[in-house]
Amino acid sequence: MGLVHQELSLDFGPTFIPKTITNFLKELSLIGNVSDKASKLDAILKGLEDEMKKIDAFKRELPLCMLLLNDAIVALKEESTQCMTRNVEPVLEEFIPLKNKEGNDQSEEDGSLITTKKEEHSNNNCSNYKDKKNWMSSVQLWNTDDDDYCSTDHNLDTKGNYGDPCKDRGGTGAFLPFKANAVRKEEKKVMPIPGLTFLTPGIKNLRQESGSTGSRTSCSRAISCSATNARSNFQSVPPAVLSDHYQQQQQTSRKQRRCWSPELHRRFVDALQQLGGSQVATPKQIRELMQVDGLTNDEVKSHLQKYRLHSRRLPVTTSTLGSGHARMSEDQYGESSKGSSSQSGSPQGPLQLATNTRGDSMEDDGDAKSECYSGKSQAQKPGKTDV
DNA sequence: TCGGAAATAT
DNA sequence: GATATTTCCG
Repeated sequence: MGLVHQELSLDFGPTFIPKTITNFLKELSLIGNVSDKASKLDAILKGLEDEMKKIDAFKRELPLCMLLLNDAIVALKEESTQCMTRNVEPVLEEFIPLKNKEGNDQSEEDGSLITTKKEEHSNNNCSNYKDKKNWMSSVQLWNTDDDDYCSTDHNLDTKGNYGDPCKDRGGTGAFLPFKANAVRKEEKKVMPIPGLTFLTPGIKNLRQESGSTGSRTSCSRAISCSATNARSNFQSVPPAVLSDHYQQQQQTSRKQRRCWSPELHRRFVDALQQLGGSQVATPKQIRELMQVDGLTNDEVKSHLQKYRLHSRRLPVTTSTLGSGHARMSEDQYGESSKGSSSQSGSPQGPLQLATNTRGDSMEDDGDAKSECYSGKSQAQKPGKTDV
């Protein structure tokens, strides 16, 4: 009790070793005396409730903590109630045949009646313990790498190699691994909190999901769409929890940005050339030609879109734009001058590699604008056409 | 599946 | 604020 209490306290020292509720219940099941059991339960309950009060001030920051605590409290209360109930149960029940007595320590003590009751208790606790175990696993929002992770998110990519982009052809750095791959993996595992429906895709998204798209999956979709549809799907959730989870989802649901490294872009351009130019090539074709593991149609499409955009908005008139960098017609991006990607000028297309203009340290670019190439700082900044 | 555009992130 | 990337929409 005091033990548990202490463990649940935030003031634990470095030697603190967490005792799970599972363990607690296990221990509890070994206690024969009902009142002992009840008092222990009460103690831990009190501890949990105290804890709840403590983090109450942080409930916005620690929504999951609140939920976990709450769940624990509810479960223990339940246990407590059962305990009490059993305590006043009619003798009648004590004669119910017991099975699975293994592991019960009802040996000692006296009176047959008491013993029987104990047996039943132990047994009951055993199943309760099991239940609690299940409960514990159900509230465990992390771990177990191998289970529910949305494998489809990977499988539907070209080679299912999503998680390990570095495998890609000899580590040429075709593209940079997602910095937050692992994080994403975990993010996706965040289980829906009972009662929250934010994972339910909106109708629109369902429509899309029903399509045979290979780039995104229902899982990631469901989560990602949650960001945008969350507001409408949160109706039945208490505002506080809602906003917390909404924020959390928003933070974690978005797809990791694809980093178009120079090498990756080069492949893109190569593919483009093989396909006859950006205006005729389709994302799927490009992606297939690029043969980059983990690259999705959407990513290619997006890149292509940008590429086209730049090509388009960089008409020949650009001579007036000075600096001659990236302000050129598509031809000059090497697209029409196939295979000449090593041309003197701007071999990389509208989206010039920074290497052309600032050495070759574009990939580092950890900070700022995320893009791995583009050298946009020096290159053109064509006013947005419209959009 | 695609193109275009809005939304969002950097 | 500009640009890159993701997401949505038709």
